[in-house]
Amino acid sequence: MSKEITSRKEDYSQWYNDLVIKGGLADYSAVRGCMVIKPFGFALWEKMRDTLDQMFKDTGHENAYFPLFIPKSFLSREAAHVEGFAKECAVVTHYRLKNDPDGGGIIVDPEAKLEEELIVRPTSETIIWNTYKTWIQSYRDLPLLINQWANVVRWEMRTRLFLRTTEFLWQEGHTAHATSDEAIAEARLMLDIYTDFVENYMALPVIRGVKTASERFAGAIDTYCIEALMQDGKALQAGTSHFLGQNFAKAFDVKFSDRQNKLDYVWATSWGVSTRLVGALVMSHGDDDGLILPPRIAPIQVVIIPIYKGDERKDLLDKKGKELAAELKKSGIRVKFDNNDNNRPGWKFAEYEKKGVPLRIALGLRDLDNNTVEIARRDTKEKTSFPEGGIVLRIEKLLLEIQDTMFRKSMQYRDEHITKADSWKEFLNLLDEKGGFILAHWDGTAETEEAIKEKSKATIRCIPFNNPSEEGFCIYSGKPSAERVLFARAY
RNA sequence: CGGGGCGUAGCGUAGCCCGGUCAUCGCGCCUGGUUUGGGACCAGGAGGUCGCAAGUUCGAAUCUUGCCGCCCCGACCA
Repeated sequence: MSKEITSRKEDYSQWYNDLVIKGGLADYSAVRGCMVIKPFGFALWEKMRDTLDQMFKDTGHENAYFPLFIPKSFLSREAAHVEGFAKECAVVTHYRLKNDPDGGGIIVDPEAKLEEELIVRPTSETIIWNTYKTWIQSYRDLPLLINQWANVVRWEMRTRLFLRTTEFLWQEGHTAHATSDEAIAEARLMLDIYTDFVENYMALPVIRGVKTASERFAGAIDTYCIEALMQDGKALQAGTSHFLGQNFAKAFDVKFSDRQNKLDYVWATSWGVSTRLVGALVMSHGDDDGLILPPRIAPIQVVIIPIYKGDERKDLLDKKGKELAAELKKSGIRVKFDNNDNNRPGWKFAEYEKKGVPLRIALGLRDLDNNTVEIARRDTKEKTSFPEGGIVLRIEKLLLEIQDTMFRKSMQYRDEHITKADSWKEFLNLLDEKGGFILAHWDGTAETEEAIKEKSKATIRCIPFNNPSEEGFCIYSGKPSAERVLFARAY
């Protein structure tokens, strides 16, 4: 059945690629490092986008759109920021092509060189703060709560479908506040929203915390994050939220008058999640037969497949199927009735399993006789026959149950893969043999963090919120430490 | 940019070592029919600059050189 999909055990990376490609989420494109998101994959992203968008709006944010291009000079206004992004920027230098006078097709017109080069945005802080300068004068203009849905480009050395592509889709929120506390509260609020979304919609438990200085966003005072665990024991950053202090306000001279008519720089946050979430979803829930999508964001929650013999009562089956689909749809369930005659039922079963559709209803002649339907769960592979009456309630209940089961399963896996390590040797053994998150003491220095990364490939994913104090000694340097931090090898 | 693998029909592949009816097979696709409770079967059919370019040769998918592209692992990163 899974003949097309490489098993996780055999080759985890290939398994991931197989799920993305063969599950119909995306394709490789003619452009290196860039992918085509196919309709099914985009439907999934749209589900995520629409859900998050509503959450942003419910907390007072508005959408806007800023330019794709950023004048080169803007990027260097904030020192840490340019330092962080300069290495991966695509640059527009010319604005015109012309026919090659030597007959070699079309060439860049050397006459059409831009006076100032434009950067294709790797993120939009600079262009946005340059704009905010003109939008903000008084405390009455604050807080300014803006989000944009956009594409960004980061020229990565090595790309992976959804997880890291040269161009990707995301949302970036950029807010301005009158006080530091308010900005921090905003950054924390957005992390709460991400947590809510990833855990309750994507069924993926996350660990929340703050990044160390070296893992911080370029230009931030603090970076908060949610970290998820994939099935191969590697961590994946699922979302980040930054408290930017007054760094960008100072760089772009954004001041406001407070109630006392005192002039001060505004306080900022930014926060984002990307199409990388699709990759997280694939990697954390999928199995060797394909994708497994959580009902709350599955583009198709229920597929109905008719099974007939010859033309016997085919019309009746068709009618029943359509009625059932309509009934489910009326209750807000995303349903597809697949009566396409080109493929046989067995083929469809396998196909929708590969695509991760949470529930499948098979409707055959036996069911017509008995007034039943057969329902199969994607997550547990259970097949059960149910009486036709009350089927909508049954489906609704099952969808909730699948959502819950998927979250619990991921949670259990995650919890089983948080391990304490008290020595360097133990730390390395755990990384190689078990994987997952490792809680260990660290002396708090960037040098040690770097050395650990160098020698073990593991990074500090975060210092978890509400982290218990615990006296101990750094697993690498042996120096005293007041708390454990969360390590993992990561995507 | 380093290490490994690989480019032959839409996809997956055989052939390459030892040049010469070798362009093979499966899936998919098209037509017709039989089928349909776990990836159906039969019959017929379409589809190829063998990644690109030079070179060696009477003759190159096959040998030589150069280039291009892709995948995996690593360095950079969400």
